[in-house]
Amino acid sequence: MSWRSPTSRSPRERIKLDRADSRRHHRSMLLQELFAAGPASRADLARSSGLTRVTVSDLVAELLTEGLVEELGTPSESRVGKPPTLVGLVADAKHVVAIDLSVDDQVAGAVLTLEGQVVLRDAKPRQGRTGADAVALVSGFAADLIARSSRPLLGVAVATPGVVTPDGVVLDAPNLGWHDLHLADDLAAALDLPVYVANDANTAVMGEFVFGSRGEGGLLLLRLSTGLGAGLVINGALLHGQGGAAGEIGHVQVDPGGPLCGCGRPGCLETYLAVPRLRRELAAGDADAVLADAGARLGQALAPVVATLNLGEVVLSGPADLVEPLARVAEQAVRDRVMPVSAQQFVVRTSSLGDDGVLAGATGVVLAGELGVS
Amino acid sequence: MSWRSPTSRSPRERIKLDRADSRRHHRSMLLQELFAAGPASRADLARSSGLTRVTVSDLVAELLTEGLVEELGTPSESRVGKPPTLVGLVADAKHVVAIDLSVDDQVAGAVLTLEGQVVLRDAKPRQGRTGADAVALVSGFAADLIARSSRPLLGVAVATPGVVTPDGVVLDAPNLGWHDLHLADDLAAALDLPVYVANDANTAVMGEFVFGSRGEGGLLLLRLSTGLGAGLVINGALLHGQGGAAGEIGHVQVDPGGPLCGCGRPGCLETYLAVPRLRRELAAGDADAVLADAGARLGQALAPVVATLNLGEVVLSGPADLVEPLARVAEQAVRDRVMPVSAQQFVVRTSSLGDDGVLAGATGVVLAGELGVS
DNA sequence: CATGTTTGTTAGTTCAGCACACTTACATAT
DNA sequence: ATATGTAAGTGTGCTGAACTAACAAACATG
Repeated sequence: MSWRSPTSRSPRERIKLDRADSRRHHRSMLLQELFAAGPASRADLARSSGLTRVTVSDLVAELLTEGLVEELGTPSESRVGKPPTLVGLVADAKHVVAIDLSVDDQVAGAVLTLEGQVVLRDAKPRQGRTGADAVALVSGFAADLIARSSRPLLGVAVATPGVVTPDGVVLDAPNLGWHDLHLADDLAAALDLPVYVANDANTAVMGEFVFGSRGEGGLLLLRLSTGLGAGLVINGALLHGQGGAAGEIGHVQVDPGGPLCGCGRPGCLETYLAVPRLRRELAAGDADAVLADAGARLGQALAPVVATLNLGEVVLSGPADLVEPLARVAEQAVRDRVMPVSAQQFVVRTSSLGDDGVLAGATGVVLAGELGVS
Repeated sequence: MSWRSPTSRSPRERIKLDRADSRRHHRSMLLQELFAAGPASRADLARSSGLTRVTVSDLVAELLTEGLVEELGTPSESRVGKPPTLVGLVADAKHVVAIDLSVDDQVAGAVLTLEGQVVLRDAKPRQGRTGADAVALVSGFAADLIARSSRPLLGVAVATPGVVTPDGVVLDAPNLGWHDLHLADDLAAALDLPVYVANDANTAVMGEFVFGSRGEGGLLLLRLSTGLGAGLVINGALLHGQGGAAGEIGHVQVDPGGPLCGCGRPGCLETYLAVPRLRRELAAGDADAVLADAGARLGQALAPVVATLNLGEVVLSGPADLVEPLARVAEQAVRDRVMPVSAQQFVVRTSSLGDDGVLAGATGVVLAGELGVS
């Protein structure tokens, strides 16, 4: 059973458009507008979308019967002509179940509204389970959350470490002992709901994009935890890359003479920025120097990416006491290493979503896939 | 007059679809199929596109009257059932005028077929002209090529150095004295044809993509000449970046202690890879060492990009005696600096289109914009 | 020769969105 | 108070693209 809806297809895939696609697309436009700009009248929607009022009315009627939007009465300010009726998204018309497998030996999850607010949260110890056992654990945990949700569900999203293809096949996730696992399909069959599976850094960047800054000029999110991973949104879409391994920036060599990394090669970026290591060094030595060095290494690795993509924004996600100074140092390091035209509008900042970034991002993935909202 | 046709819009722009868009899209699908896979019967096209035979027949009839495709009779091999009638693209049904401003103090141009074959070639000295004079020169040169073309024209494409926005505004091209110049619009008004303007590296990578390897996992083309520029195709679309400055990799610092660059900062990648400099060093010293050093620096700059994007292919374009050894060295340097999952299917190779890459690429830009073929 | 298969066409249907005309509901001018 | 203008939202019938159904043409095979 494939739950992948047409709106979630890769933008460049050449696929025929049937009549329904047109309607779905226009529906998405309206939802997107309401999502991004808040409540609006039908006439407003007609103006912003370019559709006629008739068509908008028709689509809004459809959304009303589904409960996705509601009428909010007329605005207080009074102008000439018939006063409009505002319609707005119903944030908890539907819920989303999001599961985060990026936390050590744990299955964390939550039920969230369409706006990414956590309604209900839970976690279970994984106790070292891997392979099929881990799948069963995740599946059971998801079923439990589904059962405890008070609203109809839009879908389920799983954020996992490792390399994941766009259609939810986990190619490789050593921690969980998963290889070539069709996790999205398997869970969809078990749960009878649309299921999306994506890399944890990818869901995090999706969260930042959907619920945070929108990053029109491209958005790269770096997750600092045990390891180092990145997610990338370009032109409003997640970048997956050749083999689904986009964002694997942790083991880029930034110093051939650097300390040996767990991967067997010396001087990986991760040896400078993994949280455990940073904590050790901070405890041992001069904090400013340690952070300056780590930030400089980060800038060194980011500079070619920023220049080549003319990237607008890098977001750091991780412990606040670390990422805040790192963001400042890294931004300067990048600026020093690229030409002004590349640096002009470039910023490095910390995540605006905090710890729930991954869960919110998973919600964003479902929203994008099911409603075309992003 | 805006000639920008809907098919050339940014993939993520939220725009209503009217009925005609659907038809244009399906038309593009058929053209794309014929372009990529060669002649086919209507029934074949129906199978590959998912459209019905009826719809395909209708679209093919339209393309036949426009002269874009022709019937090629029945194939010789004989199977059961009514023999099909093959239809194929007519490569010189229409011509494209392409102009290359990346050559020193010169305006080079050509008339090409839809398959990127040069029909007619010409060049004029620029004699230091800049600003409006240069625009007039380009416009006149284009008009001349248009007049000398023997077929109806699909459009005009201009490849220029500098920073260019997706809609053909030259933000900054110091060599030509252009700043915030609406070149595409101005030329379109003067020539009464669709006009596309893009950075020379961008057109080159488009050529490699359309007429070369397709680079499904992402394609980065590096042009080695006086300077160093790159163009990037991701998910089948040109990447423009935040401010249209994507690909500006030449002035990324790869060695803070390196030689001073013309841009004022030390150790830019360009100081190692600009052709004039390479030639000097090769004449002066040990050729192998010089190339090894340059290749290593290139690898150093590319590694973070390759890892972050999980890029599949880097193409080097420039003097064959330089880029061939450089490609080998750089590929190895990248492999040494990224983890296996990123390096697995990664290759660095030299351009398959040679000197006409920029012109062919310009043709590809017009094809993509006007016919949706790419 | 009869049969099955594949191609391409004709005829009629479906459906999304549109233009147009209309009603409703308000502000403002007389 | 009445008339006028303006904007919102809704029926009605039309258009155009793609669909289904049915069929004729042209071939291979038993």
